[in-house]
Amino acid sequence: MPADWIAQFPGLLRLEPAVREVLTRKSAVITVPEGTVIFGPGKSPENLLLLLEGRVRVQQVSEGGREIVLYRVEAGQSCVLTTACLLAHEDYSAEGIAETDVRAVAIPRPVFDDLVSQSVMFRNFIFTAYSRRITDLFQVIEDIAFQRVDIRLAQKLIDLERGTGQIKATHQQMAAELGTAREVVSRQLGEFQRRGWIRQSRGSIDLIDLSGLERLAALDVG
Amino acid sequence: MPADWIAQFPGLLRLEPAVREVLTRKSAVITVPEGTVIFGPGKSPENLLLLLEGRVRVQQVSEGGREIVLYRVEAGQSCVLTTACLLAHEDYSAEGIAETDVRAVAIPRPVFDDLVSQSVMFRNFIFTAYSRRITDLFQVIEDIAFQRVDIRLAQKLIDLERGTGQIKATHQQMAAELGTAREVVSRQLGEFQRRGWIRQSRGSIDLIDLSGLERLAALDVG
DNA sequence: TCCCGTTCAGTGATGATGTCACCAAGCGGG
DNA sequence: CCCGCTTGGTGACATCATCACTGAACGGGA
Repeated sequence: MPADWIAQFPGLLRLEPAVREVLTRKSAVITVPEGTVIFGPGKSPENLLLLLEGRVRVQQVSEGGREIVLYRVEAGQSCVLTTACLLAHEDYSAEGIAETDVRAVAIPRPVFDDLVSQSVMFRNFIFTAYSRRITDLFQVIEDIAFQRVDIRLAQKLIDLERGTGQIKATHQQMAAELGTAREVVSRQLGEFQRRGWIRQSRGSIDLIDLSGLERLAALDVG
Repeated sequence: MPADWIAQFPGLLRLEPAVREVLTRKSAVITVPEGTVIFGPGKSPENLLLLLEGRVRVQQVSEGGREIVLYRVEAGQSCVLTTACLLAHEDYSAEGIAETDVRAVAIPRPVFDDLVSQSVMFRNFIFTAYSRRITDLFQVIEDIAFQRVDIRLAQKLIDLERGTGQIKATHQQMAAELGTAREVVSRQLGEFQRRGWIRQSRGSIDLIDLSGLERLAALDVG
């Protein structure tokens, strides 16, 4: 009964039956513990991952040791950059980290190649996923270049709060989310706290007035 | 004798003969005049372009009307983002503009699909090109987030000077290259001029001491 | 339990960059 | 030659980055 994970990927639902059979037979469901570096400089992945549960954070690490979060791969999405990473032999400076325990379908490179070759639907699935990521990157570029940090911080807080009303992250980690400096985050969060939108404690942030943050976040463009 | 453009694309040289035949027979060499918008919001391209001559500038246009140059496609490269653009039906906010007159091989979407399906080499070619572009985007993000503008401007000047020692661009256009404001470019260029590295005139910049710019550009990271 | 080293957060000073408002110079078309 | 548009220059100020330093919070031995 391992086959039914396909239902979690709308783009694969209409897969040709023969292809579908190959996909389910030649791939494996794996689990990866939280914190694992899935790919990174000098660590090419051997598989394309389709996430069933959990979350992968993809971030850029610069030579100066600074980090910036590029995007996250959520359950139901695929980690397509690994495919480009598989084929191009330049080293990526980006790395993917399991942000939670992850359960995923692992498609070995030869099988991936086979599927791309044989199935129009699978090709669509892959190229659509690419498109999605590239759009994400465009958005990151636009935000960093043109958006005020207070607005971006408010947006990020809303984005990272997953129903819990709380975010477990240090100021340093929030700075990496935005590609800015820790001090900037500290000061902005201080301001948010003065306005009664959040409450801070070491290593976590409680959101107590989401609507205030949302008003700021909505200012968006200039 | 139209077939020999393949020699300009190292990644296609070892193409399987049958595939090579399909590629040359079903694609067309087209020319596009300078200034043409090749793809953009609301304008999906019908073809994948492989550039034989000329240059395409790909830039992001934000809602606030601001622009930022993402990368350039040069002769011998392919404009792969158009493939993602072809398949994914979200509108891109990026646009591609012919920066010079362009001569290119146009591969219609069905032929592209066919080639991806049939040829390992062609798949490699495409995914490698993707990888290259994504790496470019990572670099743009890192530069915008962490690099000083004077250094980036010096690098860009060196990059855009193509043997002529001169760059035809307004300060506004240079600002778009870096994702910064015109005033910042004006002031930095003023400083470069005071140092004797460049001479400015309306709409163009003469580089008269490349080594000075290179020293600054080499400071790179922090 | 108490040290004690480490991580995390707060803050002032200062430099770099972005924004706004405005002016002047250059260029081209009537 | 005049006029309007584009381009570039500049001061004032806001925002953001960096540096240097402080103290608080936490956790792991002794």
